[in-house]
Amino acid sequence: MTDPDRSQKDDFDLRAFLPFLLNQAAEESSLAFQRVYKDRYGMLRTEWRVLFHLGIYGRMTAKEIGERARIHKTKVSRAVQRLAERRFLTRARDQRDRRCEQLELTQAGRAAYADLRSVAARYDADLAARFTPQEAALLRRMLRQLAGKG
Amino acid sequence: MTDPDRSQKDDFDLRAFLPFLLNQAAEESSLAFQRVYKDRYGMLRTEWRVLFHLGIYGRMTAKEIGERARIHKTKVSRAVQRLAERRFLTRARDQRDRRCEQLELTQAGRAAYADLRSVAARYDADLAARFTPQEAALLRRMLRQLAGKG
DNA sequence: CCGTAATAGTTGATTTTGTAACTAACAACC
DNA sequence: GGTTGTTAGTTACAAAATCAACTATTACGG
Repeated sequence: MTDPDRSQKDDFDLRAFLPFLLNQAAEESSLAFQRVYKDRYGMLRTEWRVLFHLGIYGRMTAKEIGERARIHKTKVSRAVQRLAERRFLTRARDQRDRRCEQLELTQAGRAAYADLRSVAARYDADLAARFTPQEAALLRRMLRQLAGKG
Repeated sequence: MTDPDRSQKDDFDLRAFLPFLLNQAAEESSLAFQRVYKDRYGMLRTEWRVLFHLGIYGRMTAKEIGERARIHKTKVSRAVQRLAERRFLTRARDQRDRRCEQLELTQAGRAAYADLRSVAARYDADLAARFTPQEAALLRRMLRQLAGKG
């Protein structure tokens, strides 16, 4: 049983420490969405991100996805492999530069994206609804500021 | 090369999606602090959290730490093991309930905590300084709201 | 008390991640 | 046009997270 009134020996407030708080909020707020992409499509976190990048921006290379989403190239490589195995995307060697592959969603990939996208939009609206529109907008601005390579 | 003006095929804004944004902000804002506890004490994320809990609240059991920090018991168990090996904490079986162990920081553990605590405080102040005090306070409130089991 | 259920914590098997070394293709310089 | 350096992506191996099964102890119901 947790005792919320336990006397502290020290006054550092872990619950206010931003890296800790951000992690808790990120974890908690990802849970419900995670259940959807995991249970419904057997995807991992990196995989839905790759899927979304291709869904939003259209055809691009693994490198571009990695740069945009700040995902390490090995993670992108493995996510692309799994998505290709499950026929969510196709890989085509770029004839101008045969090191790269142009990735593109298949019909199934676009369908999965459309579905998850609508779930994500609803879910995001639910989260934002906990605040006033002004607060929610400020929250996003502050998070973007913290996320930016600073 | 990332082209920020790439035409979108779809207007979903991944960069505004809260779970994504929160994860990016959490990752980015943990990096610099991570380097300190990792390089200076060879600790992992779960380990500094356990250390901080014992430093702040004093002696407690693995279960209590898990509940407070929302860390799964296997993660706590392994973190405690490593911290005990490195002589940052001691484990003493509770005589009233011999299933539990009362964990307590050693001298070395308290020293490491004191050091990391001051780093954390400075680091947190730096992060908060990107905003006005009002904004920072609001940010913490909003994050706590998102982190809360709801 | 005795059997059953619950709890604290650990261990083992499997998955996922992270790091570094690797292959293949291109670029650029002399 | 061959050597050297760079880039895109993969693979191999080690570190870590996850999940389920396990041990030891306590709590409860009859």
